[in-house]
Amino acid sequence: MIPLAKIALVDCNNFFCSCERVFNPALQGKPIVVLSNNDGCIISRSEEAKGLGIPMGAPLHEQQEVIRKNNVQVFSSNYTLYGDMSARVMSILREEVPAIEVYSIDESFLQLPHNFDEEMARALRSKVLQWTGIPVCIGIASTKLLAKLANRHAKKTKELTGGVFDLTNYWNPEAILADTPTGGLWGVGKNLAQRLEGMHITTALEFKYADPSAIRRSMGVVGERMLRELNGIGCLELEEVPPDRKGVMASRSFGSPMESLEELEEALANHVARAAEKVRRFGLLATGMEVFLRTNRFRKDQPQYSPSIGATLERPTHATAELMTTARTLLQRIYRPGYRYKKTGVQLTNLVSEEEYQPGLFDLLDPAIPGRIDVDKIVDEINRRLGDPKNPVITRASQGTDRRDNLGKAWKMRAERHSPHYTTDWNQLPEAKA
DNA sequence: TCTGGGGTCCTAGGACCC
DNA sequence: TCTGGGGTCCTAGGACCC
Repeated sequence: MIPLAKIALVDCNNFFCSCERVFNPALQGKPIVVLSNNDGCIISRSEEAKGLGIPMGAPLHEQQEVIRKNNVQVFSSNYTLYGDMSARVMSILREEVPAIEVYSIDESFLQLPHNFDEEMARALRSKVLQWTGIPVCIGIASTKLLAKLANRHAKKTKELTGGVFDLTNYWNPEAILADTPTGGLWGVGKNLAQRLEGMHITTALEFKYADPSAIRRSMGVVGERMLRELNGIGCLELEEVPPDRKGVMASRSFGSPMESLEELEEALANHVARAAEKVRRFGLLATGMEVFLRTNRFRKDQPQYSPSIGATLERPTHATAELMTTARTLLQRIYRPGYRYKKTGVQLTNLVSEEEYQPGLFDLLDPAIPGRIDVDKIVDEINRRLGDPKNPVITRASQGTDRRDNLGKAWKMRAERHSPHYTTDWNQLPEAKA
């Protein structure tokens, strides 16, 4: 029998709190918490803080009493520090295994050699702790979903297992599944847990033996994939190279709500600048943009309005001023007076690489007429250059859409099908025959 | 009164094409 | 002129993750 692939999930314990402790060892054994960006929520808790009943994600103001009474140390988050610590941990892991996927700032999946056992995992754990000061837990299984589950068990039974648990080597793995509520599975949130409960599925074990077609009907492909992963059939690959970024977002909540368009514009300008800078840093160009507004969702007594709107940009860009023009237009379209806005943000979407971007159809757009593309003109021009009226490259442009990328796709498809002259570079299209 | 930010993937439904 | 099946592509919004 071919042994199943072994996958480990390494997860740093209370990562942000652990980082703070590395730089201030006096905090060992004391209750501490780390706050979100605006110091609004508690996003990391030490074991001692968890013991005090402080929940994950709790608003700080709700916990002030407990914090004061128990002398809990409170930290604003310091992402530079955490990023740096994360890199150190990951580089140690990378040296020990054939392949690694860094899944988040404090977690990574490892591809393990077949002979990798719990002893080796413990040694790895010690090494990370000794070299970086960060304690981790390691779960081992045959699929990513099960590795997550094994890690959860390792964490829960840290005292007993030493923070390492190998599901593939456990005498009764189904007992662990039976002990895991569906909500504890990776990918099952509140909503899906409820839906599963409606099907009388409350544990990972019940999920494992559920009817696949029923799962498919009620949870779609996501559910079916989880079902397979639970049965040891790997559906989720190890992604060593992170896929290209799809979008970049910048948003913030306001300390106090804003009502006027001018205030919102100012806030948005900030976000556009930050997002554009990030895009430049990645060496990318944005071809689309989304802008959104949110009222305070916690104020049920106030009217709610959370619009969002998207647009395709005139041309791919990462220039702040250019982006701001579009952002302002979009904001004006969704802005309604009379609401108390609590948050706004911008997302730059459909990013393309600066290097790979070849100006093509975009050059045919008339910048004097924002948002307008003369489809017929482009079609005629392409056909004219190819010079065969009986067999035009494009017989009809896709109607009812002004999406440039769509047009580009239509062009490409047809060109491939019909033309020996196919090229993605507009400038290389042959001139029309005399 | 105070309650984060930045992501990904999937689906439903509309518009359009052949 | 009417009708249907089989597609693609897009947007908005839901759900989830860390």
